[in-house]
Amino acid sequence: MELTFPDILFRRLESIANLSAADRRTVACLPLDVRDFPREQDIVREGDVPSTSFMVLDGFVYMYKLTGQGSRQIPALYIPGDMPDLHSTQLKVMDAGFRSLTPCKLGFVQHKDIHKVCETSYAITSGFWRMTLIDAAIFREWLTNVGQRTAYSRLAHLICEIFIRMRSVGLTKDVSCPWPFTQEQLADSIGVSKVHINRTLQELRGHGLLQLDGNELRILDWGRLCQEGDFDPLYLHLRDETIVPRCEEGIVPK
Amino acid sequence: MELTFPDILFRRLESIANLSAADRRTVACLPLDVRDFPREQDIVREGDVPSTSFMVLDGFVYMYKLTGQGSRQIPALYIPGDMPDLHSTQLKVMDAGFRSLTPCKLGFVQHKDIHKVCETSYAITSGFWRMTLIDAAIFREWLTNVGQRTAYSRLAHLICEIFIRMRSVGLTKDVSCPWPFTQEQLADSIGVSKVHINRTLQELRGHGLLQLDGNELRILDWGRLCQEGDFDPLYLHLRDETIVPRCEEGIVPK
DNA sequence: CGTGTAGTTGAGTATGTTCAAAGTCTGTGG
DNA sequence: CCACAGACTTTGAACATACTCAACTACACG
Repeated sequence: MELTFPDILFRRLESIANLSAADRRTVACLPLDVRDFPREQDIVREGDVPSTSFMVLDGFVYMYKLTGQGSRQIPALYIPGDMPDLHSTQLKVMDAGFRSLTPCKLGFVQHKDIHKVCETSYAITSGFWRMTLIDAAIFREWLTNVGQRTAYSRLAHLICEIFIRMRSVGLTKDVSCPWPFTQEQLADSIGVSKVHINRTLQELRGHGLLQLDGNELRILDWGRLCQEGDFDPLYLHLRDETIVPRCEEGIVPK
Repeated sequence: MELTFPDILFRRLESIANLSAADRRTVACLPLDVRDFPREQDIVREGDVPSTSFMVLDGFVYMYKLTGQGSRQIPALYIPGDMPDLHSTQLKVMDAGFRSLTPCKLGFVQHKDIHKVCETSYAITSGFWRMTLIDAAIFREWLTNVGQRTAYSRLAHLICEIFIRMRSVGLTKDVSCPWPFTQEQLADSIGVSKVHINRTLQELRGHGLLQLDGNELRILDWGRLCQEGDFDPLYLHLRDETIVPRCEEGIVPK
């Protein structure tokens, strides 16, 4: 939580691309407009044509899409270090909106500055491109999750992903991590009703796989959680092998 | 169906980016290895680390992901002009596989050639990047489709998307387009059983929305199909306004 | 004409939804 | 410090949507 710009962006870009010293200097000079948002506030709306993109410096953000029937899908959750709407540098009109999930600190960058930086270095472009492609890989996996697995398995899978991603940016302590999500947000993420999320979470707790104390998640049986969720972190494309705990039974992430 | 390289790629890139004459020349010089595939053959498998990407010159292709329980999700369908695994230029390990849906003709390009071209022109890079981002936008929409809509609505939505995309590359004739999909492939695309797809298709036909004669789809009521499918083509990010028929009741695409 | 693939049908069942109400927690103002 | 409001979570019961299994039909291809 202590990381600030530009280190948070370095860390992310370097986990997926090789930057030269000059590239690092270029990125560090990106003009950043830092703003605080309260909980549950719109950052960008569907239909907007933004001229900036933002990175999450602190707190959590989610993407959402509304259907004509008034229901809501959350296709992605974002944690510090992520750039949720980086794709808007290339696609003009937003086909989804973004909201703050918790109070959060966001760093806004002008699209024109991003384009300028990208024109100077293909390595940097590559890094940004990859960030958007990892997002796409997560969409694919979520689609598979929602399309093919039971609610119980889906939820286990989501929890595994969140834990691993939190871990990759240093937000976990031992087998615990922040858990800022309401049951309704989880429901909209995996496409079930909030009543059913409640019962499914009770099952996971009842089976001794995890514990939820207020705003903290505690993993009690990582092996079985991965197994129940059919979770394989390949799709997250994390470069550093040490960042990914193996999912065999009994191996607790450290 | 008559388009060949490099025109098919020009048409696609120029529908999403502005290329200079020099850029066009650069793209036209990309060395292409054209190969024919029979129906239902693996092109790239999950876990592979390919050194090429391919574009669809003729025929249809699908992406698939298998779960540990043996079920299959199809997260994307590809038509001529698409570059299904373009993202593999940036992400090394495949987290999904690709198969030919029909007999098809594919053009393979070396990753190193793509990188070389991208290093010379940010406009070209932009075009490729956008292609992958439109794929990502479609994943988001499919996720919303599977997560939030009924089987009936989902299927209507999928049919609308396929028709519009076919139309954008000139594969439609009046209100008809090719329909090479088996019911099982459709089932795996929208996350329902093949038995249920069968019944849902019967409903759509019974309500007079469409007709399926062998390998051809015929739209009978575009307005209601869009309405039932809650379909808005915004997420396809088609640049040319004329390419998108409006979805108001009664307006038949031409 | 036989074989295999894809599409169709029926019946019983499971998973997850909806609706309504009660319980819990937290922050705020008196 | 207590009372209250609002958001979130939990519970029960009836219901709906979609699944599974198994058999049967239609069609294309050799």
